[in-house]
Amino acid sequence: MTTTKKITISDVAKHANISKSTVSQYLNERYEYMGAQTKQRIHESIIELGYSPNYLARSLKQKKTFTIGIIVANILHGFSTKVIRAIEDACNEENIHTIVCNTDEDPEKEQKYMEMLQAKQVDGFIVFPAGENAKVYQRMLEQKIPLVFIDRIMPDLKIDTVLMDNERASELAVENFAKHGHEKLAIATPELKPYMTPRLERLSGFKKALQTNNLPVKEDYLISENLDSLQERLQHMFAMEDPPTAILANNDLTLVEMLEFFKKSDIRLPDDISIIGIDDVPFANVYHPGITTIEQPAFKIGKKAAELLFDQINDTASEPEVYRFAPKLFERESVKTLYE
Amino acid sequence: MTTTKKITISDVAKHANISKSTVSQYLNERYEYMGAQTKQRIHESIIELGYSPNYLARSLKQKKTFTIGIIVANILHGFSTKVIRAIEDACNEENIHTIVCNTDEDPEKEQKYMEMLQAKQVDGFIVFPAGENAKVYQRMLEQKIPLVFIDRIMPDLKIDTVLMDNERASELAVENFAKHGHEKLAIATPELKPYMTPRLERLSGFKKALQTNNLPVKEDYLISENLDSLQERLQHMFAMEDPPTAILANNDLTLVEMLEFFKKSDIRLPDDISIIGIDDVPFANVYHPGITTIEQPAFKIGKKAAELLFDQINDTASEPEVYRFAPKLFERESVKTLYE
DNA sequence: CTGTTAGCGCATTCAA
DNA sequence: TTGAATGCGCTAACAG
Repeated sequence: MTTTKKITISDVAKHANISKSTVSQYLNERYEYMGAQTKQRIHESIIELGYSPNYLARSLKQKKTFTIGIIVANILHGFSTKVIRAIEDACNEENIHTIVCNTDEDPEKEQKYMEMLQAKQVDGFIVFPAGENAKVYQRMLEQKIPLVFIDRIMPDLKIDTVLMDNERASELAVENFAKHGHEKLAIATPELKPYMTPRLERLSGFKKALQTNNLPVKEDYLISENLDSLQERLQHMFAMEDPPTAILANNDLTLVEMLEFFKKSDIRLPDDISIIGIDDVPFANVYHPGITTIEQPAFKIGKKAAELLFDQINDTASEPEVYRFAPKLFERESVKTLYE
Repeated sequence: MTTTKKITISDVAKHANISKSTVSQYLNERYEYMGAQTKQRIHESIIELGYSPNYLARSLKQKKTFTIGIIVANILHGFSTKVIRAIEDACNEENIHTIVCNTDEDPEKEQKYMEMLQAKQVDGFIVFPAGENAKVYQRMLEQKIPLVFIDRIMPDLKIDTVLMDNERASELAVENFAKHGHEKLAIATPELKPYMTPRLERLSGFKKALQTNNLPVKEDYLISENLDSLQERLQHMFAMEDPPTAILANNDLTLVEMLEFFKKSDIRLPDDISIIGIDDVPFANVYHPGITTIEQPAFKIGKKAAELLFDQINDTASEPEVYRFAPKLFERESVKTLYE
């Protein structure tokens, strides 16, 4: 066995009796002007010494780390996980690694992460922006650091952004409810904040679709509430004289909260209430009844974001744009047909 | 605005009219022998120039990157995601970043990732081993590269390993079934492979617990089958003359598959069959009936793994050991009381 | 208290 | 076709 000492490129050069630069060429597969036996000798020396290159040194020289940063609110959220997986798959093909950081929606944490990753010289960022950090993004733009946003639009920034067509998602839900004869439609979303594009758009899309379908927009049916007080709010709504017959859950967490409420309150699906959830959930199929869901094209979104970032990194990018991907409705049994 | 050129430490030094090394000391907070106004001047120069340090160069010199690698089969699996999150939280406190790679259980991919991350000089690895790469791990051991395993035990390797007490998990399930009067207990697990510690131990723990509780071990009730043919296999079992009254799902995926089968076959929970699932699932509460589950202490596992790795990195580690964490049973409504 | 010097491991001119 | 020299940006002795 070789000693514990780190083998460098000059050790290999010495061993093969040639110069460092030739070895370097070999490593970078520039075989063009290299003698066949030189090549052979280098190859042998490398395995004999158990040499493995130090990419750090290489990156320092080349100013490229083949590493990107992904900044996300919380890796535990299903949508984020899927998007990240898609990004990693795309990166894998380009031999790029990803460093992912959880901000928990904390702008300061986000900023700290971005700065540290910049210090580590990552080649670019894909971020689910926490909002409120516009100046940081702005500076990155000026420094021409490759950057792609996912899921949330920062209106004043010219940055590639990819997300689902959220308005279309609510529209799909409304259309499906309407098709089954529902007219009293409700929606429940977590607390709205200005930069939370998906929630905002899903709500506005819901209202628009109501109008398009000549359905009444009833303010009492529009719930936006923190998850921990959502059940209470639902309780009020279903205690009303004229409760809705159908409700859209704005995301997976909302859906689970709603289901818990219905279970506790003995409100039966789909007889007492029809339901559609935005976001895929693993139990949609096996629930009683199967839950009609609208899936986000998470993999497409992740893939596209990666591609856009690669374009920026390789300097082949076009003007920044917002890319929207279509949602898809999976009809199951949670919407009752009213035959009205 | 400053030009697009990269500001380095010598620019700062020049600007502040002192030497690079003093600036370097400032950056590393070695203020001890530094004049107050020197400090002040450096500080001003830094913000004036908009300097941000290049950690790559620093890492090259210090032989430490403050980055670790996490090798996992698939980030989409709930358990992995939670463990990773816990690791990242622990890393965050030490200002360490994580690069995570998905192997999809492919040993070659795993090896490639580990080699590339070594080339990037990561300070250590936390891996969910895919098995079959014993020689790679062995080499890492010899090179004294900090390494911690999660979830799977490689018996011939002296490496810190942290996982749930899997046998105890099955035991908890058996005890709960027994408490409710069940005697005909089945288990379903995905295909067994030699290095898949959790599945193996959960099965062996199940059998042991059966004996401890003086319950019969019936081979027909022990299903180990790929997910895509599991339903078929269940069909056979429930078509038997004397089917089980209770069944343990070895993990979350198995549980979902089972629930789908029961739904399709109109086998009612918990009247026709009682069920417990190992692994937390987001719908355990809201399902009808609520599913009794046994949760893996994913956060504890991740945290411990990170701590062990830090110890190795800081050279404060003790002998490699296997650490097991207790599972926890959450009783809900999916186990019927038989009063036999 | 601060500056000088010498690398870390590699890639890249430019000569030979 | 190969080798010598230079520097990426930073840290770490060691002087002064």
